[in-house]
Amino acid sequence: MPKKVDHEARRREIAEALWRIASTRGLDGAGLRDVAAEAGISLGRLQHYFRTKDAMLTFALRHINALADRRIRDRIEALDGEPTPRDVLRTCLTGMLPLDDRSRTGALVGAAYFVRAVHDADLRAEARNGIPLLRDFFTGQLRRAADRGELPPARATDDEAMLLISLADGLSTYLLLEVHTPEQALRLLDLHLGQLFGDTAGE
Amino acid sequence: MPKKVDHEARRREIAEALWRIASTRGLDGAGLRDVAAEAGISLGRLQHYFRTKDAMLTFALRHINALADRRIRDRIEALDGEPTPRDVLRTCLTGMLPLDDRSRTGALVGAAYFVRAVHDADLRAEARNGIPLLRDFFTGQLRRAADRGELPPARATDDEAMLLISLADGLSTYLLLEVHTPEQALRLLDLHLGQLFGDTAGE
DNA sequence: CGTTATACCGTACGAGTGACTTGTAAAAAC
DNA sequence: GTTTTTACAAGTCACTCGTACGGTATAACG
Repeated sequence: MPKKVDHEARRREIAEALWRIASTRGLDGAGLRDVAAEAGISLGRLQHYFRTKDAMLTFALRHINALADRRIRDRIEALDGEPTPRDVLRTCLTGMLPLDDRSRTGALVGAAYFVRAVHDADLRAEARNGIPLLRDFFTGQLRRAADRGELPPARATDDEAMLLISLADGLSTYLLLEVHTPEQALRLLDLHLGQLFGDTAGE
Repeated sequence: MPKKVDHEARRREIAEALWRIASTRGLDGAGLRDVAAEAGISLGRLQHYFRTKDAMLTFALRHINALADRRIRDRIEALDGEPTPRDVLRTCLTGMLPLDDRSRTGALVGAAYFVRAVHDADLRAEARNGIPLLRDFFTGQLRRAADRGELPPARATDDEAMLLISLADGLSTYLLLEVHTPEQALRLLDLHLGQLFGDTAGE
């Protein structure tokens, strides 16, 4: 038989081609032939690695989520010294926003999946899985801030954490629609963080 | 010729059939034949009222936006006596959320158009048009609240208004994905409003 | 060696797509 | 009463879609 091939790597290449198309033409504008052409391979070859279109979509979604997760973790670990909880939260939130081309592509693909998830229970369950974990992480950071006296203890709640996440999502939407510029989005985010942490005028 | 027909009314009927499909199967799952069947008419008749699919989509979007606008205005006018600016804002914001079946359908259709708008400059411009007007209305209410001493004057800004709108959008997203229950979404909204208006514990 | 599993390619199928054309009946306009 | 315009129905067009299948070259394996 021919050389053994790294299936996972091939699948990743195909997934990246899918993202490139989905971020410009939308998920429904991404036919198997388009993806194959974008990846520079034949339709037959694509089908060899993904027996069905749904398998390709599922793989691509999971993969892009994993990449975003990794990207944000890296940014947090790149913070110098001992970052304050507020620094960690801000890094995480800004990492969730489509501020550069890479994360914009991710957000566009995410938006395409979002609409699909609204009508697909399986996809919706998958999209919903990560949220509680993220919320718990946020809540933990809020509690750490409260312990350090940087936040009123009454503010270290799950609700405040979900508020942050919901806000980030809304900001992402308007960034994609170009209602906000990146600068505006960051200003709004910092405005809310300032209110949460009880900044006074001279901060 | 046959009886003169109210074209606008026919178009509205077709648009409503489109919504019913789009809210369950998504916009891309709504072929002309599906919409015609849902509306109980022939494909030829549908095409008599909408020469192209795009014309139908555009009409349906504008119509649903107009309905949502009217719905929110009605709710505000239904407030008893002299509503406070905070009441007006809360009514407006809750009116933007998909909390019941009617508004959920609207939000689902809106979400379908959102993904399309991300890749379509014309649609994006149309979606973007309403935002500044809404923001100005919000800012006006904030200023009115500040004049009445119900809000720190420094908070009566365009940014605070956009923050409210962005949050409502994020809450809508998670309502559609069933990450939030309606109760949770309202609680989060009130939490933010409370922070904005400087509530203390005993409110 | 030969066998066989693997990695592809090319093509074709059946279903569905939006757009368009033709046909027909009815009522308004003259 | 004839003409003309409107309101539809039905069929057709070229095209795209996901999927399936037959064929072939290759190299690992017994």
